[in-house]
Amino acid sequence: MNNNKSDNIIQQFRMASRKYSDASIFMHEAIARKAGLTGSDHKYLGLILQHEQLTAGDISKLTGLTGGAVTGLIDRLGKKKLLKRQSSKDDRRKVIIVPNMENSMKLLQPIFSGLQQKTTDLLATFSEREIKVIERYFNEAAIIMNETTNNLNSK
Amino acid sequence: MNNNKSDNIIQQFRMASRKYSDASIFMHEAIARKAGLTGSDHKYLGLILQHEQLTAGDISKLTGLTGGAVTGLIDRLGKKKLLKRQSSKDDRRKVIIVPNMENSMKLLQPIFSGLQQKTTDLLATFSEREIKVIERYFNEAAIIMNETTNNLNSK
DNA sequence: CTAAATATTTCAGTGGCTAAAGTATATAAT
DNA sequence: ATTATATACTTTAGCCACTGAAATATTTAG
Repeated sequence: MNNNKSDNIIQQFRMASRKYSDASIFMHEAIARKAGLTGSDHKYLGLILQHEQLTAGDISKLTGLTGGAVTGLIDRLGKKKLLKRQSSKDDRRKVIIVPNMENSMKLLQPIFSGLQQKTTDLLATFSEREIKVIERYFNEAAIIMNETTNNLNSK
Repeated sequence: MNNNKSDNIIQQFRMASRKYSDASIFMHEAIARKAGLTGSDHKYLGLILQHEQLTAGDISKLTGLTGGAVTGLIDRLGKKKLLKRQSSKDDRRKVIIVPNMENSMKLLQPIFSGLQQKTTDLLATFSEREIKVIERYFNEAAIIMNETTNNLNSK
Protein backbone atom coordinates (compact mmCIF):
# COMPACT_ATOMS: atom_id res chain seq x y z
CA MET A 1 0.00 0.00 0.00
CA ASN A 2 2.56 2.57 -0.94
CA ASN A 3 0.32 4.90 -2.86
CA ASN A 4 -3.13 4.96 -1.39
CA LYS A 5 -3.23 8.64 -1.82
CA SER A 6 -2.45 8.77 -5.50
CA ASP A 7 -4.74 5.80 -6.17
CA ASN A 8 -7.46 7.85 -4.65
CA ILE A 9 -6.63 10.86 -6.76
CA ILE A 10 -6.72 8.75 -9.89
CA GLN A 11 -9.97 7.16 -8.89
CA GLN A 12 -11.60 10.53 -8.37
CA PHE A 13 -10.22 11.70 -11.66
CA ARG A 14 -11.67 8.70 -13.46
CA MET A 15 -15.07 9.37 -11.98
CA ALA A 16 -15.00 12.93 -13.26
CA SER A 17 -13.80 11.77 -16.65
CA ARG A 18 -16.61 9.26 -16.85
CA LYS A 19 -19.26 11.83 -15.91
CA TYR A 20 -17.88 14.13 -18.60
CA SER A 21 -18.02 11.38 -21.15
CA ASP A 22 -21.58 10.33 -20.27
CA ALA A 23 -22.77 13.93 -20.30
CA SER A 24 -21.19 14.44 -23.68
CA ILE A 25 -22.92 11.43 -25.20
CA PHE A 26 -26.36 12.48 -24.01
CA MET A 27 -25.87 16.08 -25.01
CA HIS A 28 -24.86 15.16 -28.51
CA GLU A 29 -27.91 12.96 -28.85
CA ALA A 30 -30.13 15.78 -27.62
CA ILE A 31 -28.52 18.18 -30.08
CA ALA A 32 -29.07 15.70 -32.89
CA ARG A 33 -32.76 15.27 -32.06
CA LYS A 34 -33.20 19.02 -31.89
CA ALA A 35 -31.57 19.39 -35.29
CA GLY A 36 -33.81 16.72 -36.76
CA LEU A 37 -30.97 14.26 -37.23
CA THR A 38 -30.33 10.85 -35.75
CA GLY A 39 -27.48 10.61 -33.26
CA SER A 40 -25.49 8.75 -35.89
CA ASP A 41 -26.07 11.23 -38.67
CA HIS A 42 -25.09 14.11 -36.39
CA LYS A 43 -21.92 12.35 -35.33
CA TYR A 44 -20.87 11.60 -38.89
CA LEU A 45 -21.82 15.06 -40.10
CA GLY A 46 -19.43 16.43 -37.50
CA LEU A 47 -16.63 14.36 -38.98
CA ILE A 48 -17.51 15.29 -42.55
CA LEU A 49 -17.64 19.01 -41.71
CA GLN A 50 -14.01 18.87 -40.66
CA HIS A 51 -13.08 18.44 -44.34
CA GLU A 52 -13.26 20.80 -47.28
CA GLN A 53 -14.32 17.91 -49.45
CA LEU A 54 -13.89 14.17 -49.53
CA THR A 55 -15.03 11.15 -51.49
CA ALA A 56 -17.69 8.65 -50.46
CA GLY A 57 -14.86 6.18 -49.96
CA ASP A 58 -13.10 8.60 -47.63
CA ILE A 59 -16.27 8.83 -45.56
CA SER A 60 -16.39 5.07 -45.38
CA LYS A 61 -12.85 4.96 -43.99
CA LEU A 62 -13.44 7.93 -41.71
CA THR A 63 -16.61 6.54 -40.17
CA GLY A 64 -16.03 2.82 -40.42
CA LEU A 65 -19.36 2.45 -42.21
CA THR A 66 -19.81 0.10 -45.15
CA GLY A 67 -20.29 1.51 -48.63
CA GLY A 68 -24.01 0.96 -48.58
CA ALA A 69 -24.42 2.79 -45.31
CA VAL A 70 -22.38 5.70 -46.66
CA THR A 71 -24.66 5.99 -49.66
CA GLY A 72 -27.63 6.19 -47.31
CA LEU A 73 -25.88 8.72 -45.07
CA ILE A 74 -25.05 10.96 -48.03
CA ASP A 75 -28.62 10.64 -49.32
CA ARG A 76 -30.07 11.74 -45.99
CA LEU A 77 -27.64 14.59 -45.36
CA GLY A 78 -27.94 15.65 -48.99
CA LYS A 79 -31.72 15.79 -48.80
CA LYS A 80 -31.30 18.20 -45.88
CA LYS A 81 -28.89 20.30 -47.97
CA LEU A 82 -26.06 19.79 -45.50
CA LEU A 83 -23.78 18.52 -48.24
CA LYS A 84 -23.88 17.77 -51.94
CA ARG A 85 -22.61 15.15 -54.34
CA GLN A 86 -20.32 16.34 -57.09
CA SER A 87 -18.93 14.09 -59.78
CA SER A 88 -15.17 13.96 -60.03
CA LYS A 89 -13.68 15.01 -63.35
CA ASP A 90 -10.45 13.06 -63.24
CA ASP A 91 -12.04 9.81 -62.07
CA ARG A 92 -15.69 9.56 -62.88
CA ARG A 93 -16.26 6.57 -60.61
CA LYS A 94 -15.63 8.83 -57.66
CA VAL A 95 -18.23 10.97 -55.94
CA ILE A 96 -16.92 14.07 -54.26
CA ILE A 97 -18.85 15.15 -51.23
CA VAL A 98 -18.82 18.86 -50.51
CA PRO A 99 -20.19 19.82 -47.08
CA ASN A 100 -22.45 22.84 -47.04
CA MET A 101 -20.92 24.64 -44.09
CA GLU A 102 -23.36 27.53 -44.26
CA ASN A 103 -26.48 25.39 -43.98
CA SER A 104 -24.87 23.15 -41.40
CA MET A 105 -23.98 26.15 -39.28
CA LYS A 106 -27.42 27.62 -39.72
CA LEU A 107 -28.83 24.37 -38.38
CA LEU A 108 -26.38 23.66 -35.55
CA GLN A 109 -25.06 27.04 -34.41
CA PRO A 110 -28.28 28.17 -32.68
CA ILE A 111 -28.32 24.91 -30.74
CA PHE A 112 -24.63 25.13 -29.85
CA SER A 113 -24.40 28.80 -29.04
CA GLY A 114 -25.55 28.61 -25.42
CA LEU A 115 -23.15 25.79 -24.78
CA GLN A 116 -20.26 27.64 -26.35
CA GLN A 117 -20.89 30.73 -24.27
CA LYS A 118 -21.03 28.70 -21.10
CA THR A 119 -17.86 26.86 -22.02
CA THR A 120 -16.09 30.12 -22.75
CA ASP A 121 -17.21 31.44 -19.37
CA LEU A 122 -15.97 28.27 -17.72
CA LEU A 123 -12.60 28.60 -19.45
CA ALA A 124 -12.35 32.15 -18.15
CA THR A 125 -12.10 30.69 -14.65
CA PHE A 126 -8.87 28.93 -15.65
CA SER A 127 -5.50 30.56 -16.21
CA GLU A 128 -3.91 30.36 -19.61
CA ARG A 129 -1.40 27.91 -18.21
CA GLU A 130 -4.18 25.74 -16.81
CA ILE A 131 -6.02 25.70 -20.12
CA LYS A 132 -2.85 24.46 -21.74
CA VAL A 133 -2.64 21.71 -19.13
CA ILE A 134 -6.15 20.50 -19.94
CA GLU A 135 -5.41 20.80 -23.64
CA ARG A 136 -2.32 18.63 -23.28
CA TYR A 137 -4.37 16.02 -21.47
CA PHE A 138 -6.96 16.04 -24.26
CA ASN A 139 -4.35 15.72 -26.96
CA GLU A 140 -2.40 12.93 -25.33
CA ALA A 141 -5.45 11.03 -24.17
CA ALA A 142 -6.83 11.24 -27.71
CA ILE A 143 -3.63 9.66 -29.02
CA ILE A 144 -3.92 6.85 -26.49
CA MET A 145 -7.56 6.25 -27.37
CA ASN A 146 -6.79 6.18 -31.09
CA GLU A 147 -4.02 3.65 -30.49
CA THR A 148 -6.41 1.56 -28.44
CA THR A 149 -9.03 1.74 -31.16
CA ASN A 150 -6.54 0.67 -33.81
CA ASN A 151 -5.35 -2.24 -31.71
CA LEU A 152 -8.87 -3.43 -31.07
CA ASN A 153 -9.90 -3.15 -34.69
CA SER A 154 -6.85 -4.85 -36.14
CA LYS A 155 -6.56 -7.84 -33.82
CA MET B 1 -10.10 43.00 -31.65
CA ASN B 2 -9.18 43.23 -28.02
CA ASN B 3 -8.61 39.57 -27.40
CA ASN B 4 -7.12 37.93 -30.45
CA LYS B 5 -4.78 36.06 -28.24
CA SER B 6 -7.31 34.47 -25.96
CA ASP B 7 -9.60 33.73 -28.90
CA ASN B 8 -6.76 31.76 -30.35
CA ILE B 9 -6.16 29.91 -27.13
CA ILE B 10 -9.80 29.00 -26.91
CA GLN B 11 -9.88 27.90 -30.50
CA GLN B 12 -6.93 25.60 -29.99
CA PHE B 13 -8.51 24.27 -26.85
CA ARG B 14 -11.73 23.51 -28.69
CA MET B 15 -9.85 21.60 -31.36
CA ALA B 16 -8.19 19.43 -28.74
CA SER B 17 -11.49 18.90 -26.98
CA ARG B 18 -13.12 17.83 -30.22
CA LYS B 19 -10.33 15.38 -31.06
CA TYR B 20 -10.69 13.90 -27.59
CA SER B 21 -14.40 13.54 -28.04
CA ASP B 22 -14.14 11.93 -31.48
CA ALA B 23 -11.44 9.53 -30.29
CA SER B 24 -13.59 8.57 -27.34
CA ILE B 25 -16.59 7.75 -29.51
CA PHE B 26 -14.62 5.51 -31.83
CA MET B 27 -12.80 3.78 -29.03
CA HIS B 28 -15.99 2.95 -27.22
CA GLU B 29 -17.45 1.49 -30.39
CA ALA B 30 -14.33 -0.59 -30.90
CA ILE B 31 -14.49 -1.83 -27.32
CA ALA B 32 -18.15 -2.73 -27.78
CA ARG B 33 -17.45 -4.73 -30.93
CA LYS B 34 -14.60 -6.55 -29.22
CA ALA B 35 -16.87 -7.41 -26.30
CA GLY B 36 -19.54 -8.72 -28.65
CA LEU B 37 -21.95 -5.91 -27.85
CA THR B 38 -23.45 -3.20 -30.00
CA GLY B 39 -22.22 0.33 -29.36
CA SER B 40 -25.59 1.09 -27.81
CA ASP B 41 -25.68 -1.91 -25.51
CA HIS B 42 -22.16 -1.16 -24.30
CA LYS B 43 -23.04 2.45 -23.62
CA TYR B 44 -26.15 1.55 -21.66
CA LEU B 45 -24.43 -1.27 -19.80
CA GLY B 46 -21.92 1.32 -18.62
CA LEU B 47 -24.73 3.38 -17.16
CA ILE B 48 -26.43 0.39 -15.57
CA LEU B 49 -23.20 -0.82 -13.98
CA GLN B 50 -22.98 2.44 -12.06
CA HIS B 51 -25.93 1.27 -9.96
CA GLU B 52 -26.26 -1.48 -7.38
CA GLN B 53 -29.70 -2.24 -8.72
CA LEU B 54 -32.47 -0.40 -10.50
CA THR B 55 -35.86 -1.02 -12.08
CA ALA B 56 -36.62 -1.31 -15.77
CA GLY B 57 -38.35 2.05 -15.46
CA ASP B 58 -35.22 3.59 -13.96
CA ILE B 59 -33.27 2.33 -16.98
CA SER B 60 -35.82 3.94 -19.24
CA LYS B 61 -35.33 7.30 -17.52
CA LEU B 62 -31.57 6.87 -17.33
CA THR B 63 -31.14 6.02 -20.99
CA GLY B 64 -34.02 7.88 -22.56
CA LEU B 65 -35.15 4.66 -24.22
CA THR B 66 -38.81 3.71 -24.46
CA GLY B 67 -40.16 0.84 -22.39
CA GLY B 68 -40.11 -1.56 -25.29
CA ALA B 69 -36.48 -0.82 -26.04
CA VAL B 70 -35.56 -1.34 -22.40
CA THR B 71 -37.18 -4.78 -22.40
CA GLY B 72 -35.04 -5.69 -25.43
CA LEU B 73 -31.91 -4.25 -23.85
CA ILE B 74 -32.46 -6.23 -20.64
CA ASP B 75 -33.16 -9.38 -22.65
CA ARG B 76 -29.90 -9.05 -24.59
CA LEU B 77 -27.72 -8.14 -21.61
CA GLY B 78 -29.45 -10.81 -19.53
CA LYS B 79 -28.77 -13.49 -22.12
CA LYS B 80 -25.09 -12.59 -21.85
CA LYS B 81 -25.31 -12.89 -18.03
CA LEU B 82 -24.28 -9.27 -17.55
CA LEU B 83 -27.35 -8.61 -15.41
CA LYS B 84 -30.43 -10.42 -14.18
CA ARG B 85 -34.11 -9.73 -13.67
CA GLN B 86 -35.41 -10.11 -10.15
CA SER B 87 -39.03 -9.64 -9.21
CA SER B 88 -39.71 -7.01 -6.60
CA LYS B 89 -41.43 -8.21 -3.45
CA ASP B 90 -43.12 -4.99 -2.37
CA ASP B 91 -44.44 -4.09 -5.84
CA ARG B 92 -44.79 -7.07 -8.07
CA ARG B 93 -45.28 -5.00 -11.20
CA LYS B 94 -41.69 -3.87 -10.93
CA VAL B 95 -38.70 -5.70 -12.28
CA ILE B 96 -35.48 -5.14 -10.41
CA ILE B 97 -32.38 -5.30 -12.56
CA VAL B 98 -29.24 -6.43 -10.79
CA PRO B 99 -26.04 -5.94 -12.79
CA ASN B 100 -23.59 -8.80 -12.65
CA MET B 101 -20.44 -6.84 -11.97
CA GLU B 102 -18.22 -9.89 -11.94
CA ASN B 103 -19.20 -11.10 -15.41
CA SER B 104 -19.18 -7.56 -16.76
CA MET B 105 -15.68 -7.01 -15.46
CA LYS B 106 -14.55 -10.36 -16.80
CA LEU B 107 -15.77 -9.25 -20.20
CA LEU B 108 -14.61 -5.64 -20.24
CA GLN B 109 -11.57 -5.48 -17.98
CA PRO B 110 -9.19 -7.30 -20.38
CA ILE B 111 -10.16 -4.89 -23.11
CA PHE B 112 -9.82 -1.84 -20.87
CA SER B 113 -6.66 -2.79 -19.05
CA GLY B 114 -4.17 -1.53 -21.64
CA LEU B 115 -6.01 1.75 -21.85
CA GLN B 116 -6.10 2.16 -18.10
CA GLN B 117 -2.39 1.55 -17.77
CA LYS B 118 -1.64 4.08 -20.47
CA THR B 119 -3.94 6.62 -18.89
CA THR B 120 -2.32 6.10 -15.52
CA ASP B 121 1.08 6.62 -17.13
CA LEU B 122 -0.19 9.77 -18.78
CA LEU B 123 -1.53 11.08 -15.48
CA ALA B 124 1.89 10.48 -13.94
CA THR B 125 3.22 13.23 -16.19
CA PHE B 126 0.89 15.72 -14.49
CA SER B 127 1.29 17.12 -11.00
CA GLU B 128 -1.37 16.46 -8.43
CA ARG B 129 -2.45 20.06 -8.74
CA GLU B 130 -2.72 19.77 -12.51
CA ILE B 131 -4.82 16.64 -12.25
CA LYS B 132 -7.20 18.53 -10.01
CA VAL B 133 -7.39 21.29 -12.61
CA ILE B 134 -8.41 18.84 -15.32
CA GLU B 135 -10.84 17.18 -12.94
CA ARG B 136 -12.48 20.50 -12.18
CA TYR B 137 -12.87 21.15 -15.88
CA PHE B 138 -14.48 17.73 -16.37
CA ASN B 139 -16.87 18.24 -13.50
CA GLU B 140 -17.97 21.70 -14.46
CA ALA B 141 -18.17 20.98 -18.16
CA ALA B 142 -20.31 17.94 -17.35
CA ILE B 143 -22.70 20.15 -15.42
CA ILE B 144 -22.93 22.54 -18.35
CA MET B 145 -23.57 19.71 -20.78
CA ASN B 146 -26.26 18.21 -18.58
CA GLU B 147 -27.97 21.58 -18.34
CA THR B 148 -27.78 21.91 -22.10
CA THR B 149 -29.25 18.44 -22.55
CA ASN B 150 -32.11 19.19 -20.20
CA ASN B 151 -32.88 22.45 -21.96
CA LEU B 152 -32.90 20.79 -25.35
CA ASN B 153 -35.07 17.91 -24.23
CA SER B 154 -37.62 20.01 -22.40
CA LYS B 155 -38.21 22.78 -24.93
C1' DC C 1 -64.93 -3.33 -5.09
C1' DT C 2 -64.65 -1.14 -9.14
C1' DA C 3 -61.91 2.56 -11.73
C1' DA C 4 -57.80 4.70 -12.68
C1' DA C 5 -52.94 4.71 -12.52
C1' DT C 6 -48.46 2.46 -12.85
C1' DA C 7 -44.82 -1.00 -14.50
C1' DT C 8 -43.48 -3.93 -17.81
C1' DT C 9 -43.95 -6.80 -22.03
C1' DT C 10 -45.55 -7.79 -26.60
C1' DC C 11 -46.38 -6.44 -31.19
C1' DA C 12 -46.34 -4.06 -35.73
C1' DG C 13 -43.95 -0.96 -38.32
C1' DT C 14 -39.76 1.96 -39.43
C1' DG C 15 -35.16 2.89 -40.59
C1' DG C 16 -30.18 2.46 -40.64
C1' DC C 17 -26.85 -1.16 -40.93
C1' DT C 18 -24.18 -5.16 -43.20
C1' DA C 19 -22.91 -8.16 -46.90
C1' DA C 20 -23.29 -9.19 -51.42
C1' DA C 21 -24.63 -8.34 -56.14
C1' DG C 22 -24.87 -4.87 -59.72
C1' DT C 23 -23.19 -0.82 -62.51
C1' DA C 24 -19.79 2.23 -64.19
C1' DT C 25 -15.20 3.53 -64.86
C1' DA C 26 -10.20 3.01 -64.70
C1' DT C 27 -5.90 0.32 -64.92
C1' DA C 28 -3.05 -3.65 -66.37
C1' DA C 29 -1.76 -7.43 -69.34
C1' DT C 30 -1.21 -9.59 -73.65
C1' DA D 1 -6.49 -2.27 -79.07
C1' DT D 2 -8.94 -5.80 -76.36
C1' DT D 3 -9.90 -8.22 -72.65
C1' DA D 4 -9.37 -9.06 -67.70
C1' DT D 5 -8.98 -7.27 -63.28
C1' DA D 6 -9.45 -3.80 -59.91
C1' DT D 7 -11.74 0.19 -57.96
C1' DA D 8 -15.72 3.35 -56.56
C1' DC D 9 -20.14 3.73 -55.68
C1' DT D 10 -25.21 2.20 -55.56
C1' DT D 11 -28.79 -1.10 -55.03
C1' DT D 12 -30.85 -4.87 -52.81
C1' DA D 13 -32.24 -8.29 -49.30
C1' DG D 14 -32.25 -9.36 -44.70
C1' DC D 15 -31.33 -8.14 -39.84
C1' DC D 16 -31.98 -5.92 -35.57
C1' DA D 17 -32.81 -2.21 -32.36
C1' DC D 18 -35.93 1.42 -31.93
C1' DT D 19 -40.70 3.83 -31.36
C1' DG D 20 -45.50 4.01 -30.25
C1' DA D 21 -49.46 1.60 -29.13
C1' DA D 22 -51.96 -2.27 -27.29
C1' DA D 23 -51.93 -5.95 -23.87
C1' DT D 24 -51.06 -7.82 -19.21
C1' DA D 25 -50.37 -7.60 -14.37
C1' DT D 26 -50.50 -5.25 -10.20
C1' DT D 27 -51.26 -1.39 -7.11
C1' DT D 28 -53.69 2.71 -5.48
C1' DA D 29 -57.77 5.69 -5.14
C1' DG D 30 -62.56 6.60 -4.87
